[in-house]
Amino acid sequence: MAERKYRELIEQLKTAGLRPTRQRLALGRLLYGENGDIERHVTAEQLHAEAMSAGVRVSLATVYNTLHQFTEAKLLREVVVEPGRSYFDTNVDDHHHFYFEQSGRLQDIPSEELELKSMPEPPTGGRIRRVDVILRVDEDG
Amino acid sequence: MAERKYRELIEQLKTAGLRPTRQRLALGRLLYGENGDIERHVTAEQLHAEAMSAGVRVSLATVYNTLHQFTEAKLLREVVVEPGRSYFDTNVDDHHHFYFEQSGRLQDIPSEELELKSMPEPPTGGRIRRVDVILRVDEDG
DNA sequence: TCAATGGCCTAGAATTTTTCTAATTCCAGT
DNA sequence: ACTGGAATTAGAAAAATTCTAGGCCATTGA
Repeated sequence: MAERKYRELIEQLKTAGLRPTRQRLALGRLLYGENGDIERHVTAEQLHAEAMSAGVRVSLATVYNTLHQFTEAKLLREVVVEPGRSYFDTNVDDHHHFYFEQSGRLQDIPSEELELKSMPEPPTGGRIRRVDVILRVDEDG
Repeated sequence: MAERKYRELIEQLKTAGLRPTRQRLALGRLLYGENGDIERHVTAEQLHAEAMSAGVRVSLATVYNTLHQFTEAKLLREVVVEPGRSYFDTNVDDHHHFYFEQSGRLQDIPSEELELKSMPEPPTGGRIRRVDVILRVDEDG
């Protein structure tokens, strides 16, 4: 990971009130590092496995905690596609997703490519915090 | 539940290749019965509790199995709102949802009230099996 | 600089949600 | 009714997620 990105991550953590601990930096590096430009959709399990093979000793629980803290801090976005399968997306800009049911793969749809004609008002008067659109794609059958 | 609806349920089960067993009929009655017109969004846990207080002896596992079979048979639709929280919706027509994060409540949005401007093609060439839109509403904060 | 303090962080344990599979039940065809 | 065999049920196991006690690490004051 570029030195600049690394410093950036530390700053983002601090801003979010999260100490830049060894574990968080290691996971952050795995998430955004090396090829930090490409969109990533990882499960907690996958990231934990990555950490293991990278020689980073963290428990799965810490991976979950960290992913949720990152999500809270708007460094990640959580996408729930199926019961018992949620992904964390390194792309936090407004966008949507294709979900390929057979392979379990997720792919971003830029917000320009999928817009809503109109947005209904919440009946109870709250405000809409987020719009999640998932296009479920059947690749074979 | 009206006698007509009951017979209808039996027919739907048979058509789906599901035997009209005591448990399935009981759960079907709980889902569609009495006030079978109003939209319902139940979790497996909730339905199990209902069955219990109605004196129907089924295990939670059977409730899960039955809900998934009903979903497979297009008698229900599953909506995943959070990791570890999925609802089964008695409304199987095209429509979308408001999700109220504080209360955990789900509410239907008729498809006329929320339409997409355009539908992007799946890059891998499969076909879009379903479009899920969830508007996440924050009621207070 | 060093020790004490207190809040934050970690990960084992527990919980919750979901699925699997052996045993049972049920139905169709005698 | 009885039997064969597939379908169904639910206890047990697995998978996913969360909780919390204990440990660690900054910060402060000496």
